[in-house]
Amino acid sequence: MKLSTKGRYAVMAMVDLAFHCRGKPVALADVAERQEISLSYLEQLFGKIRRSGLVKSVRGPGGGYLLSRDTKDLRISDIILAVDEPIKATRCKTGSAAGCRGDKNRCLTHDLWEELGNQIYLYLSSISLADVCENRVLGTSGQLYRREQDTGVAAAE
Amino acid sequence: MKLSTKGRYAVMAMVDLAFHCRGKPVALADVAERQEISLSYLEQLFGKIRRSGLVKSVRGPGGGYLLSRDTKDLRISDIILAVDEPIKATRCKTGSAAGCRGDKNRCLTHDLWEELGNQIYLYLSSISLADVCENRVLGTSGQLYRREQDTGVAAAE
DNA sequence: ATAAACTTGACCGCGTTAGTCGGGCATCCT
DNA sequence: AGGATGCCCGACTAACGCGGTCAAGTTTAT
Repeated sequence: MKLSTKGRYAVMAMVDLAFHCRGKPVALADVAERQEISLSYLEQLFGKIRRSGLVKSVRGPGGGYLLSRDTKDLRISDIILAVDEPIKATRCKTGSAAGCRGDKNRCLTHDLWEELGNQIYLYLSSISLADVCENRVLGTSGQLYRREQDTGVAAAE
Repeated sequence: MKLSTKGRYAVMAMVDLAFHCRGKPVALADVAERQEISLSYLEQLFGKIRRSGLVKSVRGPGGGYLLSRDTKDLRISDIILAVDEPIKATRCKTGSAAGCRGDKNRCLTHDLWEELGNQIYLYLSSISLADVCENRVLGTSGQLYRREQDTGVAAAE
C-alpha cells in the first residue's frame, strides 16, 4: 500500500460518509465541500471504492453513496487498499524472497520491508471506521513518543 | 518519514557497511557495486548520513566509511530519518491538531495518521542494524498474515 | 422530458525521486 | 613532488506519480 494523500482523502471521505449517513444516500458533492476535496477527484476515488464493494451507489436525484457494511466492520486498511493499488516493496523479481536468497546478503533487508508492511497493515486493519468516528484512535504508542519534538514520521505527502 | 526507495537504499547500504566493516573503512564504490546502486547517488545519501553522525568518513586512498557506533545501537529509524527528511502528515496548518478541532469533524482522521506515524516509527526504532544483519526480523506479525495472498502492503516504490 | 446525480476516460501540470556530471579536496604512496 | 585514490559537493536532468480538471456520457426520479 502506498501511504499517499490519495489514501488519506479516501479515508477522510469515508469518515464523512459514516457521519452523515442516516440511511439516506450522501451526495459526493456534499462530501467534497465539507472535506475540501475536489469533486472530480472524489468521483475518481469512489469509483474504485465502489468496485471494491465498500459502498453502494444510488443514482438519480436524491442519490449518492451508502456504506455497504456497518462502520465497525469496515477496516481502514480496506479503504486504503481500495484506492491505492499495492506495489511490491522490494525490487526482488521473484516476489517472495527467492531471488534474493541466491545472492548472499544482497537482500538482507527484504525481510525488514516485508515485516514493516505487515506491521502497517496490522495496525490499519485493527482500526475500524467506527473507531475513527468516535475518536478511539489515539492511545497505545502515542504518549510514549509525543515528547520528542518531532518523530519525523509522517504517513504521507 | 517517507517510505521511499531512498530510505531503502540507505538501509541496504548501511547493512552492507556493517557486514564488510572489520575496523577498516569501506569504500562507497564497493558498496555501490555489491548493492547495485549508482555510486553518485550513494555519495549523495552518505553525505546526509554522515552529517547526521551515523558514520565517519576517512579520505584518501584506503579511505571510506565507518559506522560510528556499534550496530546494535544503530536503529533503522535513525538511518531513514537521516536521508528522508520528514514532512507533515496532515494538511492542517497548525501542526498539532489545533486548526482541525475548530472545524468539527473536518479532521477526525488527524489522530489516525499521527498514530500510524508513531506506530511505524515505533517499529523501525525497535530494530537495530544488528537485527537486520543477523536475520532477527521476521517474527511477530509475519506468520499471521502470510496466508493472505497479498496483504497489499508495500513499504515503498 | 428534464434535471439531478453518478460514471467514465482523457488529459495535464507540478513536485519529487532517482540518477548524472563535473569539479573540487584530502591523503597516501612512490 | 605528484599522481592515484576516494570522499565531498552542488548543479543539472529525465521520468514518473500524484493531485486535479474537463467534457461527455448514462441512469433514474419527478
